[in-house]
Amino acid sequence: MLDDRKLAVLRAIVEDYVSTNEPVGSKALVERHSLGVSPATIRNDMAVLEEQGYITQPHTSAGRVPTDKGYRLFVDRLSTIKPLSAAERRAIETFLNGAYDLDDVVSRTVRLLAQLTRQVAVVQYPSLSRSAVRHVELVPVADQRLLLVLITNTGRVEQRVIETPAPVSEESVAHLRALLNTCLDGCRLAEAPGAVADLPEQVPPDDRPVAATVLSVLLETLVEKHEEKIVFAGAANLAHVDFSQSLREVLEALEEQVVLMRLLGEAGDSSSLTVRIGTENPHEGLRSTSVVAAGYGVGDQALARLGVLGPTRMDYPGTMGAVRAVARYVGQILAGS
Amino acid sequence: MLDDRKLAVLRAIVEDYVSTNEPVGSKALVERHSLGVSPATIRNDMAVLEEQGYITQPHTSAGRVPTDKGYRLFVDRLSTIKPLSAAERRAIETFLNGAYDLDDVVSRTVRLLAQLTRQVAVVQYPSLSRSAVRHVELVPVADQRLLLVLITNTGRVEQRVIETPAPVSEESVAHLRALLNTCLDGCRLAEAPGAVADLPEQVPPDDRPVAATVLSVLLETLVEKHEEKIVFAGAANLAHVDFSQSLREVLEALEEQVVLMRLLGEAGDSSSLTVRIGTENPHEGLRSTSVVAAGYGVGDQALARLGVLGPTRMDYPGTMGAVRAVARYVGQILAGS
DNA sequence: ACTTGGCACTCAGGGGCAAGGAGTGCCAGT
DNA sequence: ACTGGCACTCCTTGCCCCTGAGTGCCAAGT
Repeated sequence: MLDDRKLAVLRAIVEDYVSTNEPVGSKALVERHSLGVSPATIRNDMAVLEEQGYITQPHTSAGRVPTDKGYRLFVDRLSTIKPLSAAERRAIETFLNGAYDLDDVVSRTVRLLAQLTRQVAVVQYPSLSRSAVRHVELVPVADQRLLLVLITNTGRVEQRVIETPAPVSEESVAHLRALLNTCLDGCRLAEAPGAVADLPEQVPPDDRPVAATVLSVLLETLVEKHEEKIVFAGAANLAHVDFSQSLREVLEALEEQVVLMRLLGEAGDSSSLTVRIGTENPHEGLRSTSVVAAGYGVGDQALARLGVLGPTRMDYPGTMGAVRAVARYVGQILAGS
Repeated sequence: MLDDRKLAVLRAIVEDYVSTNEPVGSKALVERHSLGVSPATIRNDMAVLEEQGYITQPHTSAGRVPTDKGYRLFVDRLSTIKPLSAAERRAIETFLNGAYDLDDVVSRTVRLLAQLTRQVAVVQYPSLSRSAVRHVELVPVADQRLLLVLITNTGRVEQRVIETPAPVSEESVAHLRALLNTCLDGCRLAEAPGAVADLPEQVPPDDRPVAATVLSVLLETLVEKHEEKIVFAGAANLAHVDFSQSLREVLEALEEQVVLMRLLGEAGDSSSLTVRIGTENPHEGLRSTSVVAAGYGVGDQALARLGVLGPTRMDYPGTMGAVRAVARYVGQILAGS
C-alpha cells in the first residue's frame, strides 16, 4: 500500500524537516532530493501519506511535518544506525578512560553523551540487584556502631551505619565479616537474601541479635534503596529547541527520578537499543520528545540503561549511533575496572 | 542626598516590580502604597533616583525598573530578612529528617530549597579539607590490592582502590591501619599531611614502600579530588522567567561545576549570608541573575555553602530567609548524625 | 524650598489591512 | 501513471494609525 517512492518521500520529509525545522513542501523536496518526478506527483504521494497518518500539515497551505507514526516508520524501516566518526570514537575513548571510580565514570558518561548528541543525556547507575558482591566490610566505628561497606563488581560502593542493639567485640565483628564474605562472595545481589538465609545459625547465640540487625540493614540497602539512582546532563541543549508544550514541563519531568527511570525502560539484554517517540512515552509532559536508550553492562546481561532525550524532531540515525557506541564503551570500562 | 521618602520610593519600586514583573510608574506607586504625596512628586524623586543610577527605564514613556545598584541598596538597607512561616519550618523539618546518609541529605536539601524558593537551588558537599577524620579503614581485597575507606565527621565516605607495589600480609595491613587511625583520628583533613609526616618511620622497613603508596593515595584523595562536588535542582523554575539573555547560557553555567563553585563563593563562618546581584557575579552568562548563598556546617566554621540562583528580579527578603533557615537546619542534621 | 496640577510629548503594543509568497488540491492532457 | 496549469488558502510581513501609560517640565500654590 506504500510503494517504494512513497517511502522515499517520507524519508526525505523526515530528513529535511529534521535539518531545517520547517514544514517541507513538494517543490523543495524535488529540488533537494533527486526523486526523478515532478512536484505534482510528490503532492499526490503526500496526500496518501497524510491520509494514512504518517505526515500532517500545521495548516492548509503549509508544507508537511512527520507525525509520531511517521517517525516510527522512519526509524523502523527507512533508516540505518549511523556509525560514529573516527574522531568521535577517539573522543569517547580519551574522555572515558580518565575516570577513576564509578561516580566519575557515570558523570563523565552523561556529559559525554550530552555533548555528542547535543541533547539531554540520561544515565542510570548500574543496578545493585543485578550486580554481584565483590567484598563486604564491617568496621566498628563506635561502641554500638558498625559501618557496613559493600563493594560490587561494577565498582559501586555502598555504605551504611548500623546501630547495634548491644556492644560487639572485635572478634565477633571479624567472625561475622568472614561469614558474610563467605556467603556472599560473587553472589548476585538479587540472590543475596537466599544466600544469607541460614547465616544466623552459624553465629554464636550471643551475637545473633547483632547479626540479625546487620543482615536486615544489608538486605534493605540492597533491595529497597538506590535501585533508582539516575542522573542527567545537557539540559542547556533544550533551550534553543522550541517545544510545542512548555519547556518547563520537560525540565520538571527530568528532575523526577521516577519519571526518568520509566523513560529509559526496563533493562533487557545488553545490546537492546530502544526508541520511544512522542506519545509512546509514558509521561504526559514528554509528549513532544523522543527517547533513544540502550542497556549497558559487563556481559550479555544489561546492568542498567542510558540514553538521550530530545525533541521528536531529532536525528535518529546519528543519535542511535552515539547511544549505542557509548553504551558499549561504558560496558568495557566497567568490565575492565 | 537620598531622603527617607526617596528610599521609600525605591523600596516600593523594587517590591512592585518583583511582584508584577512590569515597569512601575508614578501613578501606580501612589495607588498601591500610601506615600501621602502626589504622582508628580514621585516623578521628581524618580528622576533623582534614576540620575543616581538606582533605577532605569526600558524606554522613554515606560515605568521604572530597579538597576543592580538599586537592588543592592534595597538588600543592604531597605529590607529585612523574612522569617519562614511555621508551615515552612515544619516542612523543612519533616523533609530533612527522613534522610539516612550524606548523599540523601544533600539531595533532599537541594530539592527542598528549590521548592521553597521556586528557584534554582545549589548545594555544595561538605568540603573534605575542612572536615575531620572519624575513621580510616584499610581492607585487603586482593593480593596486591587494598581498599581505602575514609569516613569524616560529616558522614562523608570516600573510597579508593590502591595497587600496592608488593603483596602485603594481613598483619601489616592491620598495623598500618592502626597507625593511620592513631595519627589521623579527629584530625582536620587539611592538616592531615602534617599529621602523617612521620608515620613512615614507625613502619617496619619492609612495609615502607606499601605505606608510602597508601599515604600518597590518601593525601591525593583528600586534597586533590572531590573538593568541588556540587549539585543543583529546580532548573524547571527558570523556564517561566524570561531572561534578557538566553536561558541557554544560564543552564550551561549551571552545568559547570567550576562556575557553580565560584558562584557560591568561599566558605566563611557559618552564619554568613551573602547576596550577589547581577553583574556582581563572577560569570558572564549570569549577568541577569542573582545568587543568595550561606555557609553551613556543624560548628561555627562553615563546611561548605548552599544557595539559590534566580533572576535579579527576585524576592530577596523571602529567599534570604529560606536560605538561612535551610542552612541552619542542615547544619543541625549533620551535627546530629 | 517643596509640592502639586496641568499639559505636551514619547513610544510600545495592538488591531486592521493589503501585498507577497509558499504550498496545496484538483483537473485535464499526455 | 505522471505532469503542467490554475485557482485557492492562509501564514507572514510590513505599514499605518490609534490608544494608553508614563514621563518631563513649568508655573502656581503652600
